[in-house]
Amino acid sequence: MARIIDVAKHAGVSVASVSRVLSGLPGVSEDTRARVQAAAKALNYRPDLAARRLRSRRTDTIGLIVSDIRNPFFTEVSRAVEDMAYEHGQRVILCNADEDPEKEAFYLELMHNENVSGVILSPTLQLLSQFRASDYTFPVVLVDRCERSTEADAVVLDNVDAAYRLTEHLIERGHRRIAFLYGAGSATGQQRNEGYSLAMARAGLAAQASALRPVVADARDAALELLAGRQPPEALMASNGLLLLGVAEAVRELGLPCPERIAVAGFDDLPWVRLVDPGFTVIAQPTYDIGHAAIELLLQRIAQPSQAVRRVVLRGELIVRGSTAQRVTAPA
Amino acid sequence: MARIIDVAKHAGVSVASVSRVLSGLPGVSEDTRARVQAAAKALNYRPDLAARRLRSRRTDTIGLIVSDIRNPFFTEVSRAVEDMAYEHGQRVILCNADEDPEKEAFYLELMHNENVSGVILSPTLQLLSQFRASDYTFPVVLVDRCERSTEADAVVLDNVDAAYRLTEHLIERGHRRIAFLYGAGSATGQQRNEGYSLAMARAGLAAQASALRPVVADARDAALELLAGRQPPEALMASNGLLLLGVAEAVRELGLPCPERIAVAGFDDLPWVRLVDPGFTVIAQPTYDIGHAAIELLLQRIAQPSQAVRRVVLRGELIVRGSTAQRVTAPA
DNA sequence: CTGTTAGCGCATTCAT
DNA sequence: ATGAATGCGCTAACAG
Repeated sequence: MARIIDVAKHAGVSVASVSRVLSGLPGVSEDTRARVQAAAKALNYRPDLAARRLRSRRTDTIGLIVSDIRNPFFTEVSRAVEDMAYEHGQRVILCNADEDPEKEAFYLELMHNENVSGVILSPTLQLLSQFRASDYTFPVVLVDRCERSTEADAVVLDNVDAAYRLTEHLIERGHRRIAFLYGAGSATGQQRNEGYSLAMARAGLAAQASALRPVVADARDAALELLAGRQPPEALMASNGLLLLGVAEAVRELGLPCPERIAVAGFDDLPWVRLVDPGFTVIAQPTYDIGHAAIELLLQRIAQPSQAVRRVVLRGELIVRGSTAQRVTAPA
Repeated sequence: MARIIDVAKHAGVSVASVSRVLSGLPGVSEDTRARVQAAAKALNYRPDLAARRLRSRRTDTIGLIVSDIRNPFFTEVSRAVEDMAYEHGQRVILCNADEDPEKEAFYLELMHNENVSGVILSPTLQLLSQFRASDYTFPVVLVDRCERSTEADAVVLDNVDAAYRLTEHLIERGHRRIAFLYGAGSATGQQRNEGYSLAMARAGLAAQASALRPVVADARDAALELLAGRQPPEALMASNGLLLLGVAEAVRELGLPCPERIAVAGFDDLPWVRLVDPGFTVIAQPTYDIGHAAIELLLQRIAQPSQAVRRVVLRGELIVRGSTAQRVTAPA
């Protein structure tokens, strides 16, 4: 393996000049630059990253800790982050905390040890409840999850608003007994519950919300139980794609016609939601924009560590499909 | 930040002893060991990874380059790899090549620069066609994609067999005109086409296979075209989850009753395939096992760089659902 | 504009 | 079992 000194000899210059050229620093003549590049190419030289990082005390690496990589939402976000990061000469370490605070702590520790330039994180509720960006040795930007009082840069959906609009849509379509199944494990779920409750209250309707683990099976069971009750809901609303999947399973199992007997709505415009029978009405999140905004925020924070905390709040898009058609009630 | 010399002073020993203790090397008295550990804890010492890597010439890092992170198959595989890797003291760099040979090359280059211990890779067809593990400076294990002659460790599904069994199942259920939509961009798709063709030939039926890009929209369009033909197929079979999604969209758009008018089958037991109306019959892949086997192979290869090339071939599981019910034909 | 040189923090000889 | 000393390959400070 060629080292920097070999390149220097080959080009007939000093190692300092080689370093300058390869780091794109100014203060090198065109001639030297060209010769160094030729020599580097001829020797197929690659700088040793470990040495460079040790010496420069920079890693040009950002960490991305998502809470569940199986969730297509995070998959999309991570694509945006990666794309942008590499464009800015940053590498990405992608980690999956799996909604597990222990794993999350492990990875944050790892980030510290790796001496990353910064981290983008979708925190568990436990972590978020006491989160302060200043507790970390590196800049942190939160995505998807953030409470109003959290002292950290963040990019989130306007969850309250989105859930409010979705609920409102169901109400407008004539549904009254609207049950909400939401993920209790995240700030996002709680905020969406707020929006739902608000809309129901404004309409003078009774809210019926179930806090669940963000697991398909739990949503399915909860939906089955609700639908088996004496006064089953006319509409089911889920706070994210996973729970929506569980709701869909339950409705299908019971063979209830949708939307005639049961309307369905949820979050996340996943590939399959327009596939199931009447097509599901959902709030679509601007996933790519979210990832984009997050890394933008992070890069700026890295450049300006002491700037004021900033928050980017994006709006969800209501996509209406057959599952929330106008309710037809027998005339009184 | 505490450095190794601080720990040494605090413990009243030399840096060499500290290094030995923290690397878990033998040749240290119990007493010293305890004092070093206490000192490290007291100072909240973390070894500088850049320095350690520079000096030791090891990174304890493995690279995982998947061809499409949005594909749930790879998401599952990556979970298995991560779990195992951390258990073995290896860190994982997860990269998404997006089925793009350029990105793939970029990441392989990155792996080289990062000096990883080894790489797990699902190669594009272009790369695979001329792939030799010996061309790389690090051990490589292929996952999901591999040709018979490829000189590299690999973990794959028995694609020919799986497709053969799936086709056979359709034939047994009375379907004759069975069209196959497969991803032309991967070895996997081609092998599944082999299995399909073989089964059709054995049954004396004419194969009708369409090579497609692994994109939902293309599968949808192809399926629409097939179904609009003068003699439309009685069954559609897709070579992976994405294409199956496209097929499902087409069938739904046309409002064709499934399985009466059109049977459907495919690969990958994704969450939604049992959700769509009659439930889709699929071949399920043992994704976690695949990831597990891959890293197992890699770790052994790292330990034994010159051992013979090995291949793990796993069997797919046929999961029968409503979409392939017995075909009812009018008596002749 | 260019070269010389001193470490970055650690693992690893080689003594003892 | 322990410590002193060396240098991994590079960047950055400084001198010229």
